[in-house]
Amino acid sequence: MKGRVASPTPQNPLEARLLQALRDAGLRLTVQRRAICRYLASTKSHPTAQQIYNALKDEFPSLSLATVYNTLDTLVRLGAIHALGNTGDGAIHYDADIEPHVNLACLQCHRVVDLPCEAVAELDRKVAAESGYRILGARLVYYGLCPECQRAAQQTPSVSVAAHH
Amino acid sequence: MKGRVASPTPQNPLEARLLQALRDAGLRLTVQRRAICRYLASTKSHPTAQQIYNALKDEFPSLSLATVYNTLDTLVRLGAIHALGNTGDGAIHYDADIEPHVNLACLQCHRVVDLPCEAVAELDRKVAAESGYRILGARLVYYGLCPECQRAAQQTPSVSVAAHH
DNA sequence: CTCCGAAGTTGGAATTATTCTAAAGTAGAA
DNA sequence: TTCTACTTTAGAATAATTCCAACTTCGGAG
Repeated sequence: MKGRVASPTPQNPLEARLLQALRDAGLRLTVQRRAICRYLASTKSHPTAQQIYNALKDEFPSLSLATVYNTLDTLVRLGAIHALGNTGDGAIHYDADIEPHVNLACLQCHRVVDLPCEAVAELDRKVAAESGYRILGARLVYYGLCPECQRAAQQTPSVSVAAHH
Repeated sequence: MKGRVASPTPQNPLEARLLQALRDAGLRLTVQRRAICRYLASTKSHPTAQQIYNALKDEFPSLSLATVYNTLDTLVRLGAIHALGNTGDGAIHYDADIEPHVNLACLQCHRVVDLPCEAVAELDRKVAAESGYRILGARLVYYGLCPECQRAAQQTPSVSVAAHH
């Protein structure tokens, strides 16, 4: 009766989807893969491999960065997560939310945020209609300067836009 | 009368736009920058810094890869070109075509085509308006099955969508 | 026309994200 | 339990990008 300890079964539907994708592909559900999926499903911060590693290494001291890279690569190949590409900080960010939506990446502070936008749905329809493709996913990333970084840039006018930094 | 040798003035309107962007920012139009702008305007291949360097080093033996990176960085910051982010080969690709368009990637045959679409322009506007970001680049990729591969898939229903490539 | 300071270029070193590799560990079927 | 293929791991290797300090070039002031 008290055996009901921290249930190993996933609550988060996003996490469940990732684990199912691995199962469907006939891959093993190791502790490491479970932990990485759980972390991916738990955050909206679009983490890099290094950030995932940092977040999990206390709980799993033996975890290797290579395993994080391997697992992320596997999930991307399965189409279960998206790689958002370089946001200016030289590292690839990952997003477990594969529903069509816009990602905004700031080239200055390197933060990535989601932008709900109903124009996306319309773009989806038009792309499908005009191309004849069967659309299975999308990755819509905009790069730019967030409002805060724009203000910061204006305060150092001599630096101009073409800074060497 | 015969002094009218190979005119140094740009013919390509795309090239002219890039050079004008540099002028407007009060930056110098050096030979290197002209050459890089000319090359960017001449191709639809979404080149990387290395590819640009390779294409120009015969004509300008003293050209440095660092200069290519500097110039690309400058043009991106000016909003004159777009950085397409990582496309899976670990290098950043650049696109002098900043007209709104999406890339369509087929998960089966791996071809990538451009699709001009006025719905993109609207998305651009809404994203800029709703986010307050200064947009400097975008990578809009749709994944799916091209019409040909859809037909082929119907004949071999077992082929999975999640390709290992 | 000449000189000066700022802007730009250069090559090589430094940095760092990602991939590779070989050895050791583990899940799960028989 | 045993076997085998799949995984993980640590560290070395790779390669794109940035940094740096010296040198060159441009354009304006005198």
